[in-house]
Formats: sequence, C-alpha cells, structure tokens
Amino acid sequence: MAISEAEAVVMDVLWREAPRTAEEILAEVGPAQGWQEGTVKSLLNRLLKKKAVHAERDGRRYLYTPLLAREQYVQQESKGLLDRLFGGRVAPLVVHFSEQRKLSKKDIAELRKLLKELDDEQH
Amino acid sequence: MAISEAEAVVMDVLWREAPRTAEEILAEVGPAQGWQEGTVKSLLNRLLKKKAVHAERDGRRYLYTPLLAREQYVQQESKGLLDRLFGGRVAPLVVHFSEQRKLSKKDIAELRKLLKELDDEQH
DNA sequence: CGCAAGCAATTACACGTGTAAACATAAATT
DNA sequence: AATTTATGTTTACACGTGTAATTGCTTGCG
Repeated sequence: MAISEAEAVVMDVLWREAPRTAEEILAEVGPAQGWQEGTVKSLLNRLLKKKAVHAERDGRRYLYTPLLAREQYVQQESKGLLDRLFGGRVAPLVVHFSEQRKLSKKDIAELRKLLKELDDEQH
Repeated sequence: MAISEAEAVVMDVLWREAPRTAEEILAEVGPAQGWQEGTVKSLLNRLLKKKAVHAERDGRRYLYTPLLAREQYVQQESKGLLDRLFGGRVAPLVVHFSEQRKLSKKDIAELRKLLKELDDEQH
C-alpha cells in the first residue's frame, strides 16, 4: 500500500535524520503542520504496518528509522506522475514547465550543465 | 476539491474529444478500466459537483464537456509534485531522472532543442 | 393508456486518510 | 505502595474514493 501525504511528512523528518523518537518528530513537524501527539503516533503506526519504518525500543521509548529510502519514494511518485500525464517521458514535462514560464534562470543553467555532463561521459 | 485518479480517467476522455455522452465515455474507458455503467455515471456526477465538467441536455441524454482545462490540471499536479519532492524546481527533477537512467536519447535530444530555443528567443 | 427500455440520480459500502480521543502500561515521584 | 507522568496502542469518526446496486423519471411501443 502506498504512503499517504501526511505519512510522507513524517518520513521526511526521518529522511533528514534518523533514528528519532516520536517526540522529536512531533517537535519538528507538529507546529508547522498543526498536529498533536496522537496524530504523529498514528502516522508512525501506519508507517510501521506498511513496513516503511522500523522501530527499535530504547528504554521507555522507540527510535524510528526509515526502511523505505527517499530515493525509492521519489522514484515511485515521479514515475507515477510522468506516466499519467506525460506519456512516461521527461522532456514533455520540462517543455510543459517551460511553456508555463516556470523555468528559472537557475533551472536553465543547471539543465545546460547536466546536458553537458551527459555529453562528456558519452565517451 | 481535487480531482481523483478515477475521475481524471474520465476527464481524459473528454479532453481528447468533447462533448460526449456517458455511453460514449463508458465505451471508451469501460473495457480497459473494467468499469460498469454506474461507475462512469457516478464519476461524472462527482465531476459535475466539482464543476470540472458541464452537462447539457440533449434529448434524453446529456452531453458532457470539460470545464477544467487539461493544462490547468496538469499544472496543478506537476506543481504539487515538484513542490513536495524537489523544492519546487524543475532541474532537480530532471537530475533525478538522469541519475536513475530514465532519460532516453529522445528526451536528451528534446531537452537540447528546448534549451537552444530558449537561448534563441533570449534576444 | 400502461408498461418496458433507457438514462440519470440516489444510495450503498468497504477501504484509506486525516485527525485525534481514550485506553493501557510501565517508569518516576511522593 | 499509590499516584502521576511519559509513551505507545487501540478505537473513533468524518470525509473522499472506487465501485457499483437500486431507485426514479421519461418516453417510445404495444
């Protein structure tokens, strides 16, 4: 089963640094998200059930570690969108953003650099 | 309220060609999706409620037309993903796919072309 | 005119999600 | 030892979604 958006917020905390306690996660994410303790605990439990995190007892509390790698998650999500909306190809997506004027100077510079590198490693 | 994935499948039919009757939509999408009549009708009703389509009576049936433009939908979805996963920027997403070896020759060629065009229209 | 056929609208139902409140349990404090 | 405190676990509940079944309304047909 897929990871929901709220769950992904919790994963994000763990991806930045792990292991962490529920309390630490709440501290980092509660204020911005407007979540209470119970909410974070529930999300952690659902993530446990989905095998997306691992919990290791540490005295009276648990330390949570991600099992699902961020790369994996990003990959799934991005591929899903690409497949659904752009025929599974990257260029049309970039063209789309270009048409919407959503390419910054920085984006363009980085894309140039990337293409150059791909060119170089060609042989 | 956002459009769900099943609803988007119906929208896709209408984006390809509109207006259409529920029957036509079912014919186009039912087999592939494994949906019955009632399913398509329900989805259409939800889309009506969400003001994503318009229905115009035509004798005993309705003709459905999209109100939400595909561009708009694509924009929302893409921006959402970009914001959630790539800090709202396009280049990191492309880099991600590049690292996953998901850039085809064709993608690379098209990206080159796009950058060239952007360069040209610069002045 | 009464009924069948064709559509649409309403209702249904299980499951996931966001968001907790309530409950359980074990450790710390009085 | 009894009570408070800190955590985690279970239960809850409303809402969206996927997927129809059921009901309702027209309208052509016998």
